[in-house]
Amino acid sequence: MPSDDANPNPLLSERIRIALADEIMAGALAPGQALDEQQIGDRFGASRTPVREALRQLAAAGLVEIRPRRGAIVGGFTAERIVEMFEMTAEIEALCVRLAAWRMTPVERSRLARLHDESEAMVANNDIDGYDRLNWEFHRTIYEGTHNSFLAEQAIALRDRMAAFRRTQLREEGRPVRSRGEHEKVLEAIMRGDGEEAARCMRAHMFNASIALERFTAKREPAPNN
Amino acid sequence: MPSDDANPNPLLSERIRIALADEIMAGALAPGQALDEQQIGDRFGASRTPVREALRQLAAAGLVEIRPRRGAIVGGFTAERIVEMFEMTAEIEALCVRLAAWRMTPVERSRLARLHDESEAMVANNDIDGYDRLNWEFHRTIYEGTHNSFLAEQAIALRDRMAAFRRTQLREEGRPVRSRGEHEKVLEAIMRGDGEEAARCMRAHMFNASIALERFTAKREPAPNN
DNA sequence: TGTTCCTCTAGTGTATGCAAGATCGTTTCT
DNA sequence: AGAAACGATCTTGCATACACTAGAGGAACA
Repeated sequence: MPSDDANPNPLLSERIRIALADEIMAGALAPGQALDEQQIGDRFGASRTPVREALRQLAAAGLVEIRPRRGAIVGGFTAERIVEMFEMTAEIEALCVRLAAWRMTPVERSRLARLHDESEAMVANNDIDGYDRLNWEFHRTIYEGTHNSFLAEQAIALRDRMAAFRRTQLREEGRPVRSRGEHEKVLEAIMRGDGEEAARCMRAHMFNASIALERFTAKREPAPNN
Repeated sequence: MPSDDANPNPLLSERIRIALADEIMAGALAPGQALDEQQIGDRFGASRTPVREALRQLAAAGLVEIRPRRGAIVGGFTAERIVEMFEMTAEIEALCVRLAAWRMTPVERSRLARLHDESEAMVANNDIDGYDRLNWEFHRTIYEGTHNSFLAEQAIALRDRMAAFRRTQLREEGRPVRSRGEHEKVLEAIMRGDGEEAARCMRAHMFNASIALERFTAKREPAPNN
């Protein structure tokens, strides 16, 4: 069947999964709304089979809820839940950095410092995407610094789920500068091997990011209807 | 919902998922081994469709790895990885209890104390399964005490993944008594609202459970051959 | 009029069939 | 003989067909 688009990923279920995830994140699908397999399949020109696979994946990621024999509904992505996700993310990040401050090798510490240095130019040029990329690398290096690959995987998965909010948050005026300043404090604590202090700084960092997101979205979208 | 055997769930895919999960946990399937859909389907008297669903679920839970168009293989469940999982579980439990100590309502605190009281009889009668059930309730009450439902869900999911190891751990001679003693210390710290101390006690509790598991499995299975 | 039971339908769970891609052995060329 | 190309075969990805259950809605009854 000749496709009408040039998607490099040949897996239909994957494409559906991504598309549905985007729509849910963007709020195009209201929480609690029923997701009919046939209907979604028609919308993507696919049969129910790949749709089902996509829905299972999304259920595992927490974006939809599946009740056996009763179909799937959009998961509750309310403002309250987003706050909860931010809190958990902050605590996981704090946990990672606490362990990392104790366990990172000199090579890893050096890499972290280098990443932080490189980010200075991005902030100066107001290159949001570039800083976002380095930001990601910074946190990822910390995850790996825990020397607990299971924990690192979980942290990465969690961060992926929050990716949409994270980038938004950086668009607030002056946020990248302050974000980098917070990174600096985290970095210093890591260099001193002070895990508890690093954790405190990281918690503050995530909290500030959360606040920035709230302010930014409140400005752009004054009344989120229910 | 924890997978108790008394569940007459008529969903074939679910039964297959549970069975495969058990086999992987028990080490009956070696890490890296290929999982042929047809073959598994034959083994359960099912077609490939429910097998596929089960494999997707397991992939989401991290038990198997799926390479597109190249099939599924058993995920790396090495001894090192189990240690990592225990560490993360311990930290998550510590995080939950820290928040719970600050946020639990009097009603919730009372319920927790009651659960702890009830467990005394189980320990006295050496009722492992009964204590395991109350143990689960105890921890679950703490999760909910965080008043962060997202965090609670993640903690429950993690605990489910470790369920097999957790019950094993309690079979060590005298472990239930000591486990209950550790709970008592956690409970006291919660009652005082001392989150940091509660977290420390919980970390120690989980660490001891991990050690108990290691000793128990080392005794029963001196040489895990492959 | 309110309740209970039944039927009917919409929609999920499973089986089967078909096509595309991956693996591996064979063949052919240098 | 070694390496690259080719093709047979096996497995996955997707489509379609059938089975079975949960709810909705109406009919029968108190």
